[in-house]
Amino acid sequence: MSEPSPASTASTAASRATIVDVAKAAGVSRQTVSNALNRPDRVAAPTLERVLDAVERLRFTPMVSAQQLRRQRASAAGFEVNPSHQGRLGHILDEFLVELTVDAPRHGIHVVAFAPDPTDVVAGYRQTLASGLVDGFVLADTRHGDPRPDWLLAHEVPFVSFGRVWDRPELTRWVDVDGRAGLRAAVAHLADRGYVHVGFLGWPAGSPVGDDRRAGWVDGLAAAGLTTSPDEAEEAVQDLDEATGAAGRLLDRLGAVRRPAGSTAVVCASDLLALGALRAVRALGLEPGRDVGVVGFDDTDVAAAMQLTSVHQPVADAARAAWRMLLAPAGTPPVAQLLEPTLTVRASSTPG
Amino acid sequence: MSEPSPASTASTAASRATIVDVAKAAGVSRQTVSNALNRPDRVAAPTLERVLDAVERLRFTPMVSAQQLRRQRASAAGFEVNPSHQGRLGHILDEFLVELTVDAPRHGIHVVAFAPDPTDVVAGYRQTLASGLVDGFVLADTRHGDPRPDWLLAHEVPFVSFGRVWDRPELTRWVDVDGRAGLRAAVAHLADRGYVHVGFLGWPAGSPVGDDRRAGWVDGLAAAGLTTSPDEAEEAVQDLDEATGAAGRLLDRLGAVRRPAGSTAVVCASDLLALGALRAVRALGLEPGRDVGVVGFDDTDVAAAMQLTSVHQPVADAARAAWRMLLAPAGTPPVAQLLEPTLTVRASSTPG
DNA sequence: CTGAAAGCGCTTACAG
DNA sequence: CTGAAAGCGCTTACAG
Repeated sequence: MSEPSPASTASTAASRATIVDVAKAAGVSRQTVSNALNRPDRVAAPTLERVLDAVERLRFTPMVSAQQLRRQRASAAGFEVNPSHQGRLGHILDEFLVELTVDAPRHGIHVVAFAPDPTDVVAGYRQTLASGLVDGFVLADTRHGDPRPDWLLAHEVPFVSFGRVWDRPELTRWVDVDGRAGLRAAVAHLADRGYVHVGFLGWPAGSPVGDDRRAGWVDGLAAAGLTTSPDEAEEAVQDLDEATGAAGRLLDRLGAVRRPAGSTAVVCASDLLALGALRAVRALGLEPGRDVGVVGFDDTDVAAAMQLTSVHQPVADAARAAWRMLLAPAGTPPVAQLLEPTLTVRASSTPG
Repeated sequence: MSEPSPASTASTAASRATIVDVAKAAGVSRQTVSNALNRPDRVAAPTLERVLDAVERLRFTPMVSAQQLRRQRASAAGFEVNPSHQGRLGHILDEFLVELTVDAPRHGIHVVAFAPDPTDVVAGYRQTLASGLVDGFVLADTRHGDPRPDWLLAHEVPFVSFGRVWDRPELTRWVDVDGRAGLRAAVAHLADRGYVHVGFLGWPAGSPVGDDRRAGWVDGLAAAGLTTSPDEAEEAVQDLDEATGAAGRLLDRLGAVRRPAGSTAVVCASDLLALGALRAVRALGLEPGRDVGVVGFDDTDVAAAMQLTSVHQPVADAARAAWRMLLAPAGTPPVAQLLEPTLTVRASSTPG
């Protein structure tokens, strides 16, 4: 990072082979080396072998900046990381970035992380793009009324979103996890385990993600033939005390204390809500799982630590799908993909 | 990412100003533009103003790849992200990457994320460096016997580590959080709150981080003048059930059930261990905080969710220190910095 | 199938 | 204080 010392310059210079060095070593011109690497079909087999041999011997690695300059392409995607780790999404997105990074080399691209400008939502995107550091973006955490998709669309910047672009689902490429299917599976699992009264603890109506998950619960009740009324739901914001209170009311309405052990359960829109449910269960002198089933969403560290059964997002699959969509040939119409979550089963849904 | 469509190429080309465009607009040569931007002191004031004005008007942003190529410097640091999020460090490192990214623009640099090659620990470093994508690295999670510091040292690659380089502390630049001071503060806080019997729940001896934290507990006992014996400790690996068992034994030895409420406490080397302690406390029919104080380490989501007092690492400070060290002029001798953690106080250390 | 030429967008000594 | 020249390391039409 700092100016290299003379000694280190020398050693670096000595160890770095350029395409010209390879050309000399192989006895060809430098564009034949380039062809051998980028269009091997245009090079005669014996020549190819000689070149590749020299590449190997000299440990030649093309300088990315030179390629970028010449190709007028960064072969990189930007990913905005957000310092405010509030609630639900934080760690999922960290994990998503990791999986994106893991899968990038397969496509000959790399990931540039950048932070948002607090005063201008699109500034980081504009800047990163204008400097030629990236030629596209992977978006995440798209909110309702998010200005980023519109800006990117207007400037014809390639991007893909992890999480539905609720405002413009048909104009953009996105991959999302099917929360509705996740809740459906959670209810099916609970019914399978013998719980018959399955309530729902969600967020206040109006958030697309939350409403979607609630719909999954309703689906699940119907599919499992449970008699629970689709009104047996309570709401709380993403706060432990609120969640605990709401869960208490829900358990009351479900009649958890007077029903047989292992017949009542609560599915939740998040692990934090589920944590509130666990507390409310214990506050009634009951044991999660044995007496009352509880299922969360996101399979966070908290879920693992608390032995909480939770809906798990296939983050690595989402990352792979994101690359595929972003790298699709130009002119490909926008596509969307909904991924099926899985259920990580733990003690909180084990009756008896 | 994909080949831009003709339309988008046109619009992009139209919107991207180069240094030559700026030069024309300002009526100077292109190297005067460059000087105005990079060495403003060498440019006459009126010229400077004219140039800067044109830069503004044309929204000129230098193309990073051209600068990199010409300067033979990437002005970027690599950061290895790890898909295996096992245990303690995972989220702290995610957060660290974010803070690194937030602070990077201030130094005119950017962060390139890369994933490890499962078969070769240094391959990712070698590759990222050889391609000229970065000219240095920020290391994290350095293990005992870690080959990376040696490799980087041998190749004279600038790097800084978040977390002590235990094998070569004197040869490298690192910033770390003083876990020993954190535990000391935790004990002081508990003593201040009136807890007088303060045991320790840690990892099996031999891990440098764990031993360091234990030493902090011993320090704290002495400093607070507590009569707890420095033998009142138990060990468990990073596993909830084990931790719960060990915590139970520790509470037993401390005589938690027969002592007055609010006189016994347990400080732990991690939040997971502390979670085990919370469970063990409840298993005895006692209430964390009111009856038995519990303090964890790392201030994870789990701590927040469980109302667990926990030692908090100043991650943003660590990131800033890392940049400062990495960007120090060449020839600067290796430096190290130990950051003071803080305590996030919650209900688990509130007696009465 | 191979190579001579041009050029991507910058910066850096170096003359003037 | 400013500008003409050279060049960083590649790739891409284009001749031969």
